[in-house]
Amino acid sequence: MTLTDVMAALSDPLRIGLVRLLSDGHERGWGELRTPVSKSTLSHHLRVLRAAGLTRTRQEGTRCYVVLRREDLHARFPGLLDAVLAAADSEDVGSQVGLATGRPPK
Amino acid sequence: MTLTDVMAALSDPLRIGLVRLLSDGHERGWGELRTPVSKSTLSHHLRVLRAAGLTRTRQEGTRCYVVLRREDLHARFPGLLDAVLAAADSEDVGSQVGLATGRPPK
DNA sequence: CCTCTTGTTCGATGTTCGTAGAACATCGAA
DNA sequence: TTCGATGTTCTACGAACATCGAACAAGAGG
Repeated sequence: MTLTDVMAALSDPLRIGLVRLLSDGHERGWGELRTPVSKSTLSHHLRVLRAAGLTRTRQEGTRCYVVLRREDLHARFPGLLDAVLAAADSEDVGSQVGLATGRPPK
Repeated sequence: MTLTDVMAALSDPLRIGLVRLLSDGHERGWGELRTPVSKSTLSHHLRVLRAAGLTRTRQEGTRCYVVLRREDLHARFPGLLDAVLAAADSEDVGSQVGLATGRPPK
């Protein structure tokens, strides 16, 4: 978990959007994530976030759940995540990423 | 001056080293900068920093001087630069970049 | 068993990045 | 004017990245 890896992981709008979505600390299933990219690309971006130490992924059966590592980040790089999130909010970076609305299909 | 550009500019150890060097607010001549890369590569990195809005470059005769835009950055992305600098200090990122020691040759 | 869902992995492709060398422009000094 | 120092720009190349589709693996539910 190095600074340059974290900065590189946060230099992509889609990944910033994912982090913004997870910034409330809730664990999210991958099926809830609505992005304009294919599932293989989404898998890649989530791998980058995990490799950089920004998220933790838990597998349950065939489903995967992801959560932001807020505490670990704050301990390692105090204030960094908050500053990035505030900046991302003011610029509305990553708004292309959304949550599934309503109940899951079926 | 967008967030993703700033983050991308700060995802390279050498550029972080340059920013750390300039973090005292002093204006530096390019000749003072000691890096392990060729001058064309250094010119490229300084161009990236300038394009991202992190620095301002002033030309005087054949010499160029560069300065960090602390105030502008703080106004646009409050706390971001300080958090990155603190993290870079704790990890000693970009220590390969230094200042010319002693008097200029001749 | 078969099928559907969910992710991962594997090419393949086009783009961007980091790097260096060579050529060029500009200025100051001899 | 000639030389040297200083940057910029052009070109090139390998590495890394973002993207997709296809193939694959593992459970869940018939």
